[in-house]
Amino acid sequence: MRTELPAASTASGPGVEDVLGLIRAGGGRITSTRRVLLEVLLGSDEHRTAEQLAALVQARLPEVHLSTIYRNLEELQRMGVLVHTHFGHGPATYQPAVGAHGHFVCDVCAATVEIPPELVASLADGALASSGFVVEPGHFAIGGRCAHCARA
Amino acid sequence: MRTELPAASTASGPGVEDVLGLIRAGGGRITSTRRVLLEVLLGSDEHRTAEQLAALVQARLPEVHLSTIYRNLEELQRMGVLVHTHFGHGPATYQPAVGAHGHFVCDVCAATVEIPPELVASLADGALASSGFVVEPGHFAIGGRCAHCARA
DNA sequence: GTGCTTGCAAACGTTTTGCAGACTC
DNA sequence: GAGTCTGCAAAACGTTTGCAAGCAC
Repeated sequence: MRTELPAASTASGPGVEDVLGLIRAGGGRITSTRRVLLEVLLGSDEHRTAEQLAALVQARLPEVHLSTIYRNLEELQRMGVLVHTHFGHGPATYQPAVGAHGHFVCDVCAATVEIPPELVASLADGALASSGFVVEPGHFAIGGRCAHCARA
Repeated sequence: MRTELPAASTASGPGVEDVLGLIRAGGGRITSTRRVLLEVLLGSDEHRTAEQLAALVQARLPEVHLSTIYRNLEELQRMGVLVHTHFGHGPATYQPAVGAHGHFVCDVCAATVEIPPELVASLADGALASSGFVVEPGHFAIGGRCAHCARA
């Protein structure tokens, strides 16, 4: 929104009230949509599409519109609370920024595998050394074939 | 289409006539659209969007429709002549399969950097060893910040 | 002539935008 | 009351599909 999350957040990430405080501090308003969206979003590390998030929020607030979800997701990403990832050709998925990690996604069966942190680290080190590029592996999944589909 | 490109193609990749021959061998017809599209596509290693390719073909065959381009691109990918890559949020880009490589793409300025082959290889080795995953790094670019934007 | 290929138009799924009214502060 | 946020509708975007006419073989 208008403020960034301080680096001093706890390792498990900010809570709902922390983020609401940030929103208020930045001149934003605390609405029930925002509170419920944050509860849904920060309550799990799962990747969810905007539509899934809308459904979860609508379970409690049926009037909430998908476009409102998109607008809030965008703000929360600007604040650094969330990140989104593209898996294959489907919709983007959203997750808390804390604990974000890289993924392999199978082009055949769409299975996802978390990339081991040491692999991410060596890729990031190599990228920095060779071209000065700072890798942020969370944003795009890396395609290929999972062990099962590669055998077939 | 209905046939796969033999592994014996030259290192610089098949020429227009080679691919047309394959199409014919698979029961397909040789149309002027296909010939021009292949000339445009195989004449350079650049990444081009379907729309750019359509414009290039239309310079010579003004009647060609974008959906025809998409249909032909799909067939050429099935034959293994082409691959497509997703950079950021925009449209997919297409390029000859020969010489395909991984890319870093800057989330800020959209610059792209070719990933050094040895980095790709070590990522692929690590993926295979840790999870049996066979990486195909061409399909998705890896996000981050280029050297210039990372400094800012 | 058979049947693959094309142009066109229309639909698709995801995401964005313009607007007037509703709400938070 | 000022200014932010929302629901709704509509558009934007890249891509896919159905169909009848057209073309390669």
